[in-house]
Amino acid sequence: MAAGLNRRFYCGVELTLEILQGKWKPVILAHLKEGPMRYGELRAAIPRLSDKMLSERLRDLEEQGLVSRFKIGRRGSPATYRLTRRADSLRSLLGTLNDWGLRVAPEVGAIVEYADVPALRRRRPPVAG
Amino acid sequence: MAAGLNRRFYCGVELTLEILQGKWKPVILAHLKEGPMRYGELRAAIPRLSDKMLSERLRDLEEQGLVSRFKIGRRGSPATYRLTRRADSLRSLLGTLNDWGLRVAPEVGAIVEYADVPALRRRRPPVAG
DNA sequence: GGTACTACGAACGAGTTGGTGCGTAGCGTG
DNA sequence: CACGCTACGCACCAACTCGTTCGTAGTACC
Repeated sequence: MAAGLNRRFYCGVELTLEILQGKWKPVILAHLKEGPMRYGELRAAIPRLSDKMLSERLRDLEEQGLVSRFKIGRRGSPATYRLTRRADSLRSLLGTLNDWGLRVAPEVGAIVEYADVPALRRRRPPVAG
Repeated sequence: MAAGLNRRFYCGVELTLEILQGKWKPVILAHLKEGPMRYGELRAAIPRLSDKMLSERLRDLEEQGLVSRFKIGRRGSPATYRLTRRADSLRSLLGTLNDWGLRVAPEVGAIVEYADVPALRRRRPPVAG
């Protein structure tokens, strides 16, 4: 997360915006705030986000140390993403961002409604489980 | 502020980000949160922000109903900007954005330091004042 | 009066995020 | 086994914010 930030900022908001830059990072983080998610779950939860943007932004967030990726197997097997400990400090902020959006939605005629996230395929549990 | 927002958003953060879109709007709002400011004061408080961007973003914010502009006289005379009543709901969010930035600054080697804002020229007070 | 300041606006280009379309190696399940 | 799914990546383009440069009508102050 430290890359290229060692300069002067004239208020805290400038720094925050630079770290959380872009359309999708805060949205991804906000969803992960609720718990670890599969790539496909994130995809379903954020319908307007393309595969390309999702994978790129996830990689950015990983490099920034805000998201960790857990994967069993190689290509084709699911990856799980979760907020890092480092990102814990963001939880309150993400909540506030969400709350404000929910609050102004009626004023601006917007509809905020979570997408259905289908239960994804899971590795068959052990028989003795 | 209602322009083009009457569609579905999949979480509150998406809506918030769309309203506060861009590099400079939240920064401008954060400064105005502390009290009304002259154009020139804003300019001095946010050194990396160019005239062009400042005037454009202020106009956007005005159109969105988040900032009001007060001006005596025409070109050349100072304009004062302040948050609207409508923007009051943003105060908490702006504070949180600032607080988080201040909090992570040491971790990322960033320096957050407010710019000096010089006392601007004021209309000479009435002699009897 | 003269000059620096004030608050913009026009014209143009840069840069980065975001979007579209397509493809792939491997997995997981019926 | 076959096929749909998974999680990406490549190539290319779009779009919009942002940045640079220059200029202006009028103000404010010395």
